[in-house]
Amino acid sequence: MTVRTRFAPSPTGYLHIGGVRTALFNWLLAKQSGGQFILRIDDTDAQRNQEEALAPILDGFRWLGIDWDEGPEVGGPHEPYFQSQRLSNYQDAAAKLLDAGLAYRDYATTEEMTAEREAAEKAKTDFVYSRKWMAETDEQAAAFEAEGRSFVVRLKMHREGKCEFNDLVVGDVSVDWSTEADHAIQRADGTCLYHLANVVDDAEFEITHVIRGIEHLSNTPRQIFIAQGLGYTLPKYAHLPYVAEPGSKKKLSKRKIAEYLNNKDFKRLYQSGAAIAERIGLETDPATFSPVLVDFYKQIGFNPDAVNNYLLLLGWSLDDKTEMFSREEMLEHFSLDRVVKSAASFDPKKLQAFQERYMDAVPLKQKSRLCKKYLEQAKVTDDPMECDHLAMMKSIIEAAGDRLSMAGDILNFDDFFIEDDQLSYDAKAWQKRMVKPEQAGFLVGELYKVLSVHPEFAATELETAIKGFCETQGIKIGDIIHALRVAVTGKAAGFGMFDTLEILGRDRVLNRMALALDRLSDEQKSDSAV
RNA sequence: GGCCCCUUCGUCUAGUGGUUAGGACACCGGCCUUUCACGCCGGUAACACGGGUUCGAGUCCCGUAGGGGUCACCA
Repeated sequence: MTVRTRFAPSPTGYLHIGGVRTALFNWLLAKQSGGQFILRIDDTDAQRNQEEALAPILDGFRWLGIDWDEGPEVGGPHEPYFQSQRLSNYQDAAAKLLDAGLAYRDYATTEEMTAEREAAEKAKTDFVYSRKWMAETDEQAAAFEAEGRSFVVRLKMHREGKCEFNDLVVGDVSVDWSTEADHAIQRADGTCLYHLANVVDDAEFEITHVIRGIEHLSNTPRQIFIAQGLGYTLPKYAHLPYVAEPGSKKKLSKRKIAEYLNNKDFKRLYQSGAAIAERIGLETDPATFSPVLVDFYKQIGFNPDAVNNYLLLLGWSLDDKTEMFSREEMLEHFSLDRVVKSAASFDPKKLQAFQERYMDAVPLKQKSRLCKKYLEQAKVTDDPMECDHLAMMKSIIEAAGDRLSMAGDILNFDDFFIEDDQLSYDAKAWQKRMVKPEQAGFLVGELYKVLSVHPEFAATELETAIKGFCETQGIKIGDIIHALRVAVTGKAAGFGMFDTLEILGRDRVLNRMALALDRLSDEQKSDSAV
């Protein structure tokens, strides 16, 4: 039997990290055995959906390498894959259930229904609909219609016995049919609701395994009821625990970003991402740009495999030590029976740790390609980047090593690209390294003389030269290097000083040293004037 | 509230009756070092609680507590 799984997003505009994990598990189960993964668009609730809201979701999946065998854009033998275009299928199914006496026309108004529900709640009992406005014959229907009522179609659920099924993650599940309400499957306007559409599509698409969030576990009995009523063979079910908020066990929700921002680690991730996004001109409103949404990672230069690997381990494990999984290894080892039963909190730090490991393994060429885009979009360089900038960027990437944990981090090294006289100095660093040490100005001045006549402007030679300089001055290397770094980069920290000098080149180094010295003496003059 | 589910270091997890309860991220300390990182070495840290069953319980049973999910003419 070919395994066929599906993921069914509503076009809401954003791809949620928890949803991606569900999709990934579906994808893995299908692909590991040569099956198919299908993307179906749940847009039956026409009002709340817009067409353009689908694009970001599809882009997100493509970025992650979660490809679909059937669905939007690729089509397939069961077209269409949009629920909004499959209405007649659902209506046929509703009619069939009506004919079979497994559903009925219900003429209750919303108010009447709510009143019954509230009465049950007050009495602290299960809500069981009285079926007072149920019409099973045309005569009954006509009578209600004479009163000006309209109907919805409801499931005529069993009121005794149990619904029993096996869930591949949760285990055996048993639910009293009596606790299942008579759910509506068709609206007064003839359009159909989720449960019906879902079951009909799963059957028509020949889905063999329904893998979804555990919030759907309680929906399963009524869906089984529909499927059985329609004579379908039941798929296997697997309900995944949800992905929880950072630092809590509540379900992760994209609407509660403000709250998550109180979490230190979440906030830090958001801020580092937002800093990059701002520079490349993206909207950084946490409502649409946050670590809960995959687009966030895509925009700031995460490695999609790092995201997949992290998500794989959020609620699943192979053994007591394996953490790194290539695409092939995921496919080889994934199994539903090793899915954990409890909710797993989203941990921004661990995700970042995965990103660092993955980035470390990315070859220089590919890193260059990724970083280039950020410098261009932030207008740090021309777009497209000139050749000499490109060469410099490559040197920077090499020298930066793992200080580049995501591609967007290249913007931290923008000081190499800007004009010497445009360099800004970190106020604290300037104070601590240039102003405060009495010798700093003098030493930078002396070093200027040495460097201006130094023959070979390459890292190793510079190291020898500067160490020699320290000896003749009778100082430790730290006495000059910190001041030099601030003078030349404006920053307190960065990668190796000698690499920095080599990349900048003699002219720019000397120029920046001179500029810094001017600035220093200007400050001192105005100080003494006061 | 009804129904259902879950509970091992701060976090993700390993563990299927006998383990010094293992790993990873984070954290702390040290080494390395021109800064910041990396790396290396070391460390702190967990079986929610109470009863059983058993020679023996993180592992099985019952209860309690806590956490969570779900109860639409949403999906």
